[in-house]
Amino acid sequence: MKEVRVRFAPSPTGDLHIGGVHTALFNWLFARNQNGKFILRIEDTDEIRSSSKSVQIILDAMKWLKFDQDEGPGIESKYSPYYQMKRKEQGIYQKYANELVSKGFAYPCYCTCQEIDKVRKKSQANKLPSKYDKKCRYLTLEDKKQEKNKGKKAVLRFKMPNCGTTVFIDLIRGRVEFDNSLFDDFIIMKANGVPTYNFACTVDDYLMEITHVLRGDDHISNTPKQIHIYNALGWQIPEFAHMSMILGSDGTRLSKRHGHISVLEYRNEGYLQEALVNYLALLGWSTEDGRQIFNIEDLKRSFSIKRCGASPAIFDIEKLLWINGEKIRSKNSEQLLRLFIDWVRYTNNEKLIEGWDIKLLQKAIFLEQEKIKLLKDIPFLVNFFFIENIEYHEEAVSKILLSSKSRDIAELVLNEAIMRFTKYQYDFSALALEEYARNLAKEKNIKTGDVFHPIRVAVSGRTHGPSLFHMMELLGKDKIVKRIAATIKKFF
RNA sequence: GCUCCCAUCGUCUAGAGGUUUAGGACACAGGAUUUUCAAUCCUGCAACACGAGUUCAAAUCUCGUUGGGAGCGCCA
Repeated sequence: MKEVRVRFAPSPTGDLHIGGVHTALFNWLFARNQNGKFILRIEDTDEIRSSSKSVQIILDAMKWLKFDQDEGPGIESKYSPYYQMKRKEQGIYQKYANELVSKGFAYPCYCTCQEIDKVRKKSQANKLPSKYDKKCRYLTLEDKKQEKNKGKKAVLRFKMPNCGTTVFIDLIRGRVEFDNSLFDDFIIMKANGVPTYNFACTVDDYLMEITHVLRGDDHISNTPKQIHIYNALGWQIPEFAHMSMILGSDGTRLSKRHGHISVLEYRNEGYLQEALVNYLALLGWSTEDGRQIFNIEDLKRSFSIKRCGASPAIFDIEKLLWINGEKIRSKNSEQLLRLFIDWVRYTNNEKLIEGWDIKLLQKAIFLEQEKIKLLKDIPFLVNFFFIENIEYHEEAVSKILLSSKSRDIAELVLNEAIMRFTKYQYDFSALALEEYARNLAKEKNIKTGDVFHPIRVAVSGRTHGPSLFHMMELLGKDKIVKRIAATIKKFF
């Protein structure tokens, strides 16, 4: 059995977003599942739009997502380099372009963009497929010389067959068939000597011995073109698998308003790498048992192309959020603290937690754990543990402390509480505190809730938060007494 | 305009001719639990796009229609 070799081949022309990550993920999972190689190749042949900044984004994203590469930028191997422009400098594409010309599979074309535009528009107007008229295909040697003498630079076009069909077996979709007469003689080398996508991609996939081309279904119609290049050069054709694409919530192409933002934005928001990966794995892939939550090792073990679906999926941020919460809840308190600190550093939010005691922070996060959906929720959820003068939420004051119904009871409870807390040496454990509160309720013949709620507001300023007594235990006697006293002073 | 791809609850999906009153998950609604918010558990809501055909039998196979997506660049 030949070793599986797959690649993720993004073009560095902007942010890497969900669709790209989805493609990368499936390739990576397939490689890991098959004990094969995962290769990263940068397709930077668009000189105008490519940027080193975008390359860095891709590299950073791959690192965050933990898609480890067996080969790629920065790794030397018999297949390197992994940037197409570097490969171009080595004359790799020119060599095969020359071969195609000499074998009669490609020819120079001197037509201008304007001429071709006209031809295309005309055929579209005549309800024909929009394509180039292949004028230069039939140029004589003499014609070519003349054009050259005019100083015109030629592009190289590939001769597609005029008749017959091109068929390939897609691992996800089965048999896909195209009528050859529909195809253009597409350009393989631009006038500036840079290869175009279909050509560079094919040459590199061959040279890098890619066994499976796993990509988005927007590439289906490129496949026959590439197949003809493989055939012309006498190369073995790899397996093709076209995955379904991810659409926005209204079923149209994913755009910014659908959350189609740089994958690193998800990191900023406080999504966990494993949550994003888990969620994306569920788009266009499933297991028989309908399992939803996977860790990375599970995914590597169970992934298969056979269980990939062909229909497009709509990106659902609600489900991602749920998975993120699931992942967060599955952490122990050290792991969660670590994750949060990493997020703080990554987002340059150190100021948010300045002066906070790290041990107390860990415990506070633990108390709020089940409420956390995003790492960025944490500061708000726990900040009242650290702030000297707590902020009273308006609703808490009006409903719990000062409403005509609750006012007297709240005042009584708080006065009682501070009196006893100050006077007696209470054990400030959650258990003892709860016992105290329940006794007070019984003694004064008031509902437990009427005791608990004012205390909660007095010590946290909020109507909701963690388990009251665990929260108080963590706060400690001094803070509790201080805060209750301050509350009485302020409102009664 | 031409070509290709796709079509099961609002969303992600299971489903390979009879095991299906179409299963699971998110979301939503209700309930239980609880000092609050969550979390958890239980219940409910909710789908085979349409029309022909093949067959004893179709969500499943075929064709057509409709809808959606993609491609048709000296972009990748």
